[in-house]
Amino acid sequence: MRMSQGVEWAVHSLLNLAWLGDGEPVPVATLATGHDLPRAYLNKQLQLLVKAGLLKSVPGARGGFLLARPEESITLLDVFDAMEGDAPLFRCAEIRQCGSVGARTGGDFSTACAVNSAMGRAERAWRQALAEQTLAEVRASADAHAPSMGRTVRRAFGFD
Amino acid sequence: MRMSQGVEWAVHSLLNLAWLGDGEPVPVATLATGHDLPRAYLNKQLQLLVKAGLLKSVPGARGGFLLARPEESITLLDVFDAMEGDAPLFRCAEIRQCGSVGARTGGDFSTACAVNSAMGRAERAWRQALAEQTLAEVRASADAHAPSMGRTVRRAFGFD
DNA sequence: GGTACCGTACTCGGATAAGCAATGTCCGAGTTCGTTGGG
DNA sequence: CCCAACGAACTCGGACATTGCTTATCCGAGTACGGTACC
Repeated sequence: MRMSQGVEWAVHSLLNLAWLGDGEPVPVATLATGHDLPRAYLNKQLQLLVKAGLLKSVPGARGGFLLARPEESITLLDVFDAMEGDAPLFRCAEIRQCGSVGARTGGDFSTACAVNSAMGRAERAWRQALAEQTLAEVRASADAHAPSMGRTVRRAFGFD
Repeated sequence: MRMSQGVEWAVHSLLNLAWLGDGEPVPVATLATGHDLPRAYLNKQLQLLVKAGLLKSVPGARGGFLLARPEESITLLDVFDAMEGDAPLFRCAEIRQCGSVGARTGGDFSTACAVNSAMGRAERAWRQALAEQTLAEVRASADAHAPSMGRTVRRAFGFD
C-alpha cells in the first residue's frame, strides 16, 4: 500500500500558491518547473484538486490555477481525499459470510464485522490526524526553518 | 490507495486458527473453504505471515499452518506490516530540493520536509491505533455478538 | 485618432498509451501414513 | 506375530501468467492579447 505520488505534488503546489499569496492565476508550467515535475501529468493531478473545490482554474491565455479557499480552511485530509478518493483504505469484502464458516454462523450479520470495525478505528485515527493539520500550519512549519520562502518562491517563479 | 485484500484474508485466517485453539497444523485447503477463498493464492499470502513470524508452517502430509505466537501478542499492525511491508505510506521524494524553487532555497535541507513530517504524524497515529488492537481483542469482540464461534469454526472445519 | 475586427500565442481539459504492482495459477520438493513382504 | 522397507497421497513453497491501477503523454477547445484595417 503506497500513497500516490500525486499527493506530494499537490501539497507542494498548494504550498507554493499560498506562498505567492497572489490573486493571479499561476500556469501549471510554472508550478511544474518549480520542482522539476512533468507538466502534463501535474496538470492532470491538479484537475482533481479543482474538482474537489480546493483550486480554481482559469482557462485561456494568462490563465492558470489559484487557491479556491483560504489556506486555513484546507486540511491535509481535503488534499488526500481529493487525490486518492474518500473510499476506505480497508475494503471489507464480508468474507465472514462466505464459505463453510459463514454458512454455519447462523446468518445474523446485522452487527458489523469485528475486523472491519478494528480497521475502521485505525482509519479514523489516520483521517483525524490529517484533518487536524491545515495547509497554513504546514506552511508555517516550513517557514520556521526557512523564513524567506515567500520571497524565494516569488523569485523562483519570476514574479519579482 | 487501497489496502491489499490479503490483509482481510490474513486476519480472518488467524482468527479461525485462534478459535480452533489446537496445536495441530491446519492445511490451507481447510482455511480456504472456510471463507470461499482461492486456495493457492491464500497459500501465497499466508507465506508472508510465516516470514513475519506470525505463523508456523508444517510441510508434508498432515501439515499445515498454526499460530506461532499467542494471540495476545499478535497485533493488527503485525499483520499489516507482514502483508503490506513496513514502508511508509507517504514516500517523500524530496521534490522540495528539485527545480527552480529547490535551487533557490539555499541548500539547507538538514531539517525534515514539513510535508513529510505532517504525513508522518498521521501515519504514526494510524500505526499506533493498529498496534493497540491484538488478535485476542478482535476475537473477543466478535465473540461478544456470536458467543459460539469457537464451536462453529471447529464444526465448519470438520474437527468435531 | 479611435474603434472594431482578426490572427496568433497561450492555457486548461479530457481522451489516449505505457509500466508496474497486485492478483491469480501451476507444478515441484518434502513429509507422513498405510501396505506389503520377510523374518 | 513383529518389523522394516516401499509406494502412494498429501502439504507447503516458489516459479510462472494475467488483470487492474498508477503513471505518463498528447492533442483539441477556449481565452486573452497585439496588430491592422477601416471609419
